[in-house]
Amino acid sequence: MEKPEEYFVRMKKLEEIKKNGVNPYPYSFETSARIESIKDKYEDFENKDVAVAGRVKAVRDFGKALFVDLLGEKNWIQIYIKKDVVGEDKFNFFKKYIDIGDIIGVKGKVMKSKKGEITIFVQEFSLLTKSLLPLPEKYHGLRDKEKRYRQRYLDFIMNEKSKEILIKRRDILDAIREFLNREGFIEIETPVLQPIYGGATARPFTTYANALDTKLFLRISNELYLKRLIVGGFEKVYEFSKDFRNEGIDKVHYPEFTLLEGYIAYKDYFFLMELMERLFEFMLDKVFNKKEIEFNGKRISFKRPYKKIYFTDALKEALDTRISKDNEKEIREKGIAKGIHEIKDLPYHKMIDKLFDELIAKDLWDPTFVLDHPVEISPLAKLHREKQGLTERFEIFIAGMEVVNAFSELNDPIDQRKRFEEQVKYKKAGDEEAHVIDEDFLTALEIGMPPTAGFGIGVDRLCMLLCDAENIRDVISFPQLRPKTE
RNA sequence: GGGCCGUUAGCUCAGGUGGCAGAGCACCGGAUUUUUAAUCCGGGGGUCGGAGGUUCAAAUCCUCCACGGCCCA
Repeated sequence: MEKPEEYFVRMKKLEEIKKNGVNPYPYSFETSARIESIKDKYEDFENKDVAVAGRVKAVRDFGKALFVDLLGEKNWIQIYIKKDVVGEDKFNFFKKYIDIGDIIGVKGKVMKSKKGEITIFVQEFSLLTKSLLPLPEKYHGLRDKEKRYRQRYLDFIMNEKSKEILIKRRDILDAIREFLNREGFIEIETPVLQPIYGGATARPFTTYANALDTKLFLRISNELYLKRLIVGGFEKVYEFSKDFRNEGIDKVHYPEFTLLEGYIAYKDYFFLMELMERLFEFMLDKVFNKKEIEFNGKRISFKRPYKKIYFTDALKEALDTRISKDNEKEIREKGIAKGIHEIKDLPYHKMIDKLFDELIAKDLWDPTFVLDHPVEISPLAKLHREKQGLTERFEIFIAGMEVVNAFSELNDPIDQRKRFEEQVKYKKAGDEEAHVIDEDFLTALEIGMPPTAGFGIGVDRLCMLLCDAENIRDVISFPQLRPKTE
């Protein structure tokens, strides 16, 4: 990229700073307080000397005095530099060489200005890092979405909310960990690179391991590994799994995302429904101290118990026809009549999934359990103990987004093999997302997996909801965009 | 994949029907010792996303391409 005019102005300043014997990139600076603490607890700091560091955000020049806004991690503070306090040489150095964007350290007394602004009255300051490029404009900031994602560091400097979201994401993850750890779960990391991908329906990314001379896949899910842990005798395990699915990007999909999965031996999906409600309650209380949040200008209530609806019943009602594979033709006709044209060429299992999404899931706002999905779309879930053709599975939808997917885990190795074989048929029929057979996983089930309940939580989507972020990229630190050729 | 919209100074944006490329902030020079989008005076800064076409003349009209946004499938 071509350098702006200001870059050369600042380069010249940099040379002169060095000539003056000042290192524009020193090694450290001893701070005694954080900018946000001084702002939050002014009483504790009033009239006390502090040393703080931060980035120069704005300068108001009064000739023999300067007001400077200094940006810390979560907040900024005003500093006041007077010529007769810091001395003529230092004062002139600041005026001549310090630019907006530079990082400086200051020492001085915390007071309030005449206008009541919390201010550090500077005794001395030093340059900590010279910035060579201009920052975006102070009032409007950086608005261009493309630029915000391409140069996320600028976004973080200019837009407080962008930084806040990542901090909140940490808080959310911390709360979830605390809850699960208290419940007796063990966090275990499983392979990201897998010889056979599985545990979800998706197209994988592929790579190659030179040392093993083997083609490997980036995981689309960690499910089958966590279940191997249960086979191995662990009773409560979870993992925050970075999963990779080679598919499209939109507001709620991103190819690299985080799914929390957890498995509990000797439990079924009834236990999980209650666990999920308790988990959300704990997290909301811990992070926000409330039971409701605002998303997209509308309230979401997490009041327990959540509403329950049944997958096939809801779909049957919406389409006014029986939901069963032998009624495929009529389902398709009624779906198309409802305006869902894209199901025209979809196989049965994809069709009912799509129909449910479009006709029902879209409008689920407050957390809602969707229960007992057809076996065709649930290849890893245990058959329902009472309802034929269905599984013991639930999803939780919030604000139209699927946030949780959970089930009583299929542990019958013979049934599991049958389900895999069905998937292979889908694959042969052209479904690139269908499962492949994982023989080692089947062997594990043959050794024996206890009755187990398992859940997955879409962490990115959860963060979107709780941070009121409208695009999944806002909860990801460095989202990819297509490379730009210049 | 389809439709619509956008891309102009470092940033945020103006530039009806084609006729010398603009503003605010930022930057440079000057004034200013309690301002907070500080203020006042003066100045520099552009391959108008890229390529081609129409025209005496294109930021503006046409075609293609790139990147992005929104909606739909």
